[in-house]
Amino acid sequence: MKELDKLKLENQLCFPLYACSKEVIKKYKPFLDEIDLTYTQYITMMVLWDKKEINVKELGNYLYLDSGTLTPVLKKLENKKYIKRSRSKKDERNLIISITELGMNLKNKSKNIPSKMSNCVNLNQEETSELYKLLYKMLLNFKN
Amino acid sequence: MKELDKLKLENQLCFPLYACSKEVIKKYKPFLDEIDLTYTQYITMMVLWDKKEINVKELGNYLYLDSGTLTPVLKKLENKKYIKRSRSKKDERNLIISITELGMNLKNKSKNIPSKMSNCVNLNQEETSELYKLLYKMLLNFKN
DNA sequence: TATAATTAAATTGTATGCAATATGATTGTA
DNA sequence: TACAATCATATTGCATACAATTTAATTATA
Repeated sequence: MKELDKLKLENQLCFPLYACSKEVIKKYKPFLDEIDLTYTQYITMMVLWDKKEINVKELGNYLYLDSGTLTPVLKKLENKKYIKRSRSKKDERNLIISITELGMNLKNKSKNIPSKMSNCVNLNQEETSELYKLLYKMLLNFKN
Repeated sequence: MKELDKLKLENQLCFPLYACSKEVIKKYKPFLDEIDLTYTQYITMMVLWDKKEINVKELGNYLYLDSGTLTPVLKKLENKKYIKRSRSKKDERNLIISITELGMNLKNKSKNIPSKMSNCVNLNQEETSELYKLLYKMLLNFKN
């Protein structure tokens, strides 16, 4: 490839990554609207459905988000009564996020979303798992 | 996989897509800072380095962005003198974006960015092209 | 033990991104 | 030709993202 062709949009790897990510999230919207969550709120709830209780820092490690993004998201989830926010007794710097019963109930209402989403993606089992593998190889490398 | 395991963060395809996209864009930042562009401004310039002149609607088709996002980005690029914005004489609804000489000069200053970026990605040639292929398969499907 | 360094969240400021709506221009059609 | 429908862009409102800074708590160390 010529040096300056490298600056063409269609020769970038990052661009389809960026565009695909946005388009997938847009596909989620109608499903997430039904349970009145945004995408960021949804992935936050996913961690909490699994962990039940976690502090903001750890949550940010899972989600690749910092407190600047999470603080307002968590306040909104608290307003919706899906989580509680309270300072750790052991170390007052830590804010403990814990899921409420209402928050746990939301998991049941969400259980069909993943399969609805995979129906929107035109990749077969094998392609999906290959894509997954490559994305995590890249992603985990960025952690270091 | 159990029904409810499908709601675990690590079983999602969209999540590594979302996280990876953000992390890659973060990796760009130091390189883009040198030429004082944001990522969105950079991909906009990429289209213009190639097309020289384009209207907002077409530009949005390439970038998967709408006028709500592009209008402010384009105003900023105009302030930096990299582009000109002018209404089409043939159809006054269309805003024609055209690159300036200063904008074209920026291409030269950017020519090393793609290779600097590929050094940040721990995928080999084959993996990169496989990832590229899968992402575009997904992405183009969303167009319909 | 004072206090310097570090840490976790919150805050601030800037830049997207998108849905919904508004505005103005053009096109289709009764 | 009026005027309804459509189209391209701009605007508004809301929700992220993230860098940089601030604040309050904890830890390390002179």
